[in-house]
Amino acid sequence: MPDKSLSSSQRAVQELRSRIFSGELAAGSDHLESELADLLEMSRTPVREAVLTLGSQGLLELRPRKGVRILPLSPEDMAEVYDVLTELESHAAERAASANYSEADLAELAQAIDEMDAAIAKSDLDAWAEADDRFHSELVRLGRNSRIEAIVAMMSDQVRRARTTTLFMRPLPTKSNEDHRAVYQAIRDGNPDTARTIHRKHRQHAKAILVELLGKHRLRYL
Amino acid sequence: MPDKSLSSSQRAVQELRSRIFSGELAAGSDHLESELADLLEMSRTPVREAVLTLGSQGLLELRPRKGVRILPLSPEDMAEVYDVLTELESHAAERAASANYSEADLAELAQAIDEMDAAIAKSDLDAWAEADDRFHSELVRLGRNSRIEAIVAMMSDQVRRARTTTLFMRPLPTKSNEDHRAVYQAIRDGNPDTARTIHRKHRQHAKAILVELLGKHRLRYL
DNA sequence: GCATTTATTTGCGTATGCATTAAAAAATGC
DNA sequence: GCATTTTTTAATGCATACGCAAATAAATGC
Repeated sequence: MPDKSLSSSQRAVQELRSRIFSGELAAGSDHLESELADLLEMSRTPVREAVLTLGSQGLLELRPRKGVRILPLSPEDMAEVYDVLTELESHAAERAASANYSEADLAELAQAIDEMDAAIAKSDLDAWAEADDRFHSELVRLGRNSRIEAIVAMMSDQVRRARTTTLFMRPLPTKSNEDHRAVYQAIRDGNPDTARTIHRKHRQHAKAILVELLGKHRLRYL
Repeated sequence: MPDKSLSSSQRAVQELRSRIFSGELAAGSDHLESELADLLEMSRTPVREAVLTLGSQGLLELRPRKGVRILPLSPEDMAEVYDVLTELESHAAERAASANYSEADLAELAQAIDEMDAAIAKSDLDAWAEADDRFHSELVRLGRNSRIEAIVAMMSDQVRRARTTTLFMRPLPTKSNEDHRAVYQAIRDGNPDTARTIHRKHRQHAKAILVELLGKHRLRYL
């Protein structure tokens, strides 16, 4: 049941986002404003605002007279997004390591790592993905740069749809957590350069894996 | 004379942007939607869309019932923006240096550098700033990552207003162009690590200068 | 006088209608 | 038949109207 306390245009943003992620609004599909308005049972005005917002976040594109297109992601797009994430998250890791956080401050980060271990032990990929998301967003939060937080959230959204597809195509990310622990330790021990370098390599590696996977499976768009 | 071929909401974005940069809409000031609609001689609808767009780009904030606030930038904000620029531009420099560009491809970059030299010789700060902008945006373009281009453009907008203020408070950036030339050469010679490292230091230095300047002059908001 | 309630104003969020104009369909010429 | 023009359709961009709720002012009680 939709929260009545939200404005229609806020609800429209939420609803459209989740329908994009679920695939109900498929990548590459076109939709008229009036069609979306009917779908969400509201007038065109709030959907139009929502569509502008989601457009500015790169999830869709407005093509006058042709409807809004849910943007598909090509392997090149994925590479772009991963590069942005790599640079900004590495910066966050570096900053986090300079911030003299206590272990209590880093509890959330540590917990996410433990949950990834647990998820891997149970071969629960969804749980792993969820914990991995939490690790990365917590890392960015600790970097204390609101603009980086916003950008990373935006880019993470863009890859989210793709990851649900690719996640099940690759081997269990067992080694991945070693990196996470190393980053955690570097932050805890106050080694900015180490935190930065390791996280950067971690992300670059993830990008390489993904790009290779997309190539091998001939996935042109997601 | 406003271009009649643009839609009203596009014109609204342009007009509001330029009035924000010119200071006509001052940082920290509040404006009702209807006030802006009157100012731009159009209805609230396109103004509202423009305001949503500019809001998502961080130039202003929507505060229901209080009007849209033109966002002031604190020294902390400046630091955030510079950190984003540092990371993403450095990445662009690295990528540009990996791309095997010919000298012809780099002509625009070289020209911007020469113009900065010329501007410094004439002590023409405005011309210098314009050429500096061109250098940085061309560098990013050569990095071939559309998302980075968009983000950098957005962040550059945010500091633009501040720079017009601070530009005249500091000594002529004579040494700055040495870095630019070094980055240029690293790109031309295909040395990604060098291009990245130098540009990174260059930006970090610029940030340090600016932050110090803001502190010295007790500028809390711009 | 001060606090609390009530009345009034007013800015925003949303719905709706309409003119514009791009795209699709139909009609015409060759 | 095919190309070109004309007609029709319909999606958008914008203006306008209106109800709601927040902010402010006024009124009431103490």
